[in-house]
Amino acid sequence: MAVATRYSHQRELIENIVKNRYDHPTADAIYLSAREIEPNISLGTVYRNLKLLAEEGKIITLETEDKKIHYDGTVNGHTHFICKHCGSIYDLESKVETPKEFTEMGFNVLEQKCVFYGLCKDCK
Amino acid sequence: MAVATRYSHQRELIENIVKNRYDHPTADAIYLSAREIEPNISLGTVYRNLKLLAEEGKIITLETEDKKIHYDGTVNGHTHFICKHCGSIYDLESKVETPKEFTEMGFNVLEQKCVFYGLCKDCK
DNA sequence: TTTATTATTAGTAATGATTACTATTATCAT
DNA sequence: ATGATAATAGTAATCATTACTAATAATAAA
Repeated sequence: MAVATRYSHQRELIENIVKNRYDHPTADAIYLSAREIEPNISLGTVYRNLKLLAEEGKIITLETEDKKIHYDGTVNGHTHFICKHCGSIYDLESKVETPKEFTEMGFNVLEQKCVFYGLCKDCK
Repeated sequence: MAVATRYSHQRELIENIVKNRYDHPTADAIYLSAREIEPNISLGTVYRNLKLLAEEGKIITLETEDKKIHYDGTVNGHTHFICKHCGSIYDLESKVETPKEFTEMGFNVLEQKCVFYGLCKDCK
C-alpha cells in the first residue's frame, strides 16, 4: 500500500529551484527563493518536499561539516570540493573509482559521496 | 594569544575511547562509554573535547545521513562504506585518488572524505 | 609546599536545524 | 459535481549540539 503521490505547485517549485541552482543550497536558502514566487509557502513544506524528492532520487543531499543539509539537483554521480576557508562547494562531473576492496569484501556498492577539502582558487 | 591547553583526565579518557573503538561512535555513544569509567562526566564535556580533539587533528569526524556526527580515531586518510540497510560503517585503509581536475582547476586539495553507500555482506 | 592564576568541568539552559501535528485546502478518480 | 484523502500553512515539538556559570583542578611562581 504505497501512498499515492499527488501533484502540488509547491513541490514542483521546490524541485525547479534545486534543479536550477548550482550552489548547493540549504533548506533555508531554498525557502527564501521559493517565497519570492510563492510568498505563503511554509518552511515545513520546503523541508517535507526536499526530503521526499531526495527519497525519490530526484535530488541528492550533501552532508557537510556545517551541520546543515545541502541539496543538489545534479543526480548523475559526481564529486564535490569544499573550500575550508570560504565554504564554497564546487562540482566535478566525474565520479571516483570504487575501491575494488569493497566489492572484494562482498559489499554491494550502490552510490558514492566523495568530498575533497582544501583551498579554492580564490582563497589559497 | 593561543590559549594554553591544560591536561584533563576527561579529555584523555575521551581520546582513548575514540582511539580504541572502530565502530565510528557518536558523541552520545562515547558519553555512555565514558560514564562507565568516570560516572560523573558530563555530556557537555564530551562534546567540547570531541570538538577540540577534531580541531587538533587527533580524531576525525564523519558526517552521515543520520544527522549525527560520527567520530573516528584513525586519522591517516582512509575511506568509508556505510550500509544503507543496517547503518554499519566499515573502513578501508586506502584513500581514493584525488581527481586531477581539482588541482588543474587551481584548488589546493588537503583532505578527502569519501563514503561509499550500498549493502554490506550481511544485508545484501 | 602554599598560593595565585585560569583552563576545565558538571550541570543546566539555550540554540538551531529538522520534524511532527492539525485544521484547512487542493488534487483527482469516480 | 462530489467524495476521499494527499498536501499545505502555521505552529509546536524534538533532538543534536553549543553556550553559560559557579565550582574544581592543573600548573607555574613564590
